[in-house]
Amino acid sequence: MTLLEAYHRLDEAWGPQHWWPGESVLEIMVGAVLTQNTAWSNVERAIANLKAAGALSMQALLALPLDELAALIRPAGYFNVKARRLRALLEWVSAAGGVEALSGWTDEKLRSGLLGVHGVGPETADDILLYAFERPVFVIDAYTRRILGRLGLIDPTMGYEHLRAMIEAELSPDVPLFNQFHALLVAHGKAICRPRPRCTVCVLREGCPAATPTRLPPE
DNA sequence: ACCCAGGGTCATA
DNA sequence: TATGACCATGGG
Repeated sequence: MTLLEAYHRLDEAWGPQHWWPGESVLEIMVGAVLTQNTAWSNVERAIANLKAAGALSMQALLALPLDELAALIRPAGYFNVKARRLRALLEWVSAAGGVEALSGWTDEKLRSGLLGVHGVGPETADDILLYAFERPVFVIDAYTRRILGRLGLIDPTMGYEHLRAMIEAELSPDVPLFNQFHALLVAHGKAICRPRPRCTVCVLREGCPAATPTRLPPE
């Protein structure tokens, strides 16, 4: 099976996913930070708190004291860390001239700029690039590694950039496709057995790839 | 009473 | 460069 065949099967099975869950560029960026190593259901509560407090805007978020911001995003976990990361991200956006200005940046400049922000790593940057700014980058997350790795389509131990380059080279740079593919992998990613212990079928079936490491190897 | 989730940073060796 | 500790809540 090729990557493209895998995509079409998932697409036919589950149809359009309408990702990212979030209405504005700002909300997508906030969600990308809040969902770091965190279940989305917890992120939803945090975002609901921000909305209820009228804090989901550039100005409000930047004006909010760090401890108050942390209190609002508390359900998302790591709230002290994430409050600082959100602050750093919004200050960077603001210094760059806002979302409007960033929209005019090249893919490369935008990506390296995001990666320079404290608390924004490759996956968070690519979430923002693909879903907020509609740039053709393929997001590599735990689900992508686990599922495509078990299919034998990729080597899940490869570093982030190398893996992304391989997948992007195999697929055409197609924003709607990258969007829908990653959405399908994540939205239905829990519907497979866990890496450890492996499910009964994996144990019985010869050729079922061994457990996929949850922890990513460095570049 | 565990295990895990749509990561990233920092300190060690 | 490669591991490990740490961050923290909520659901299964």
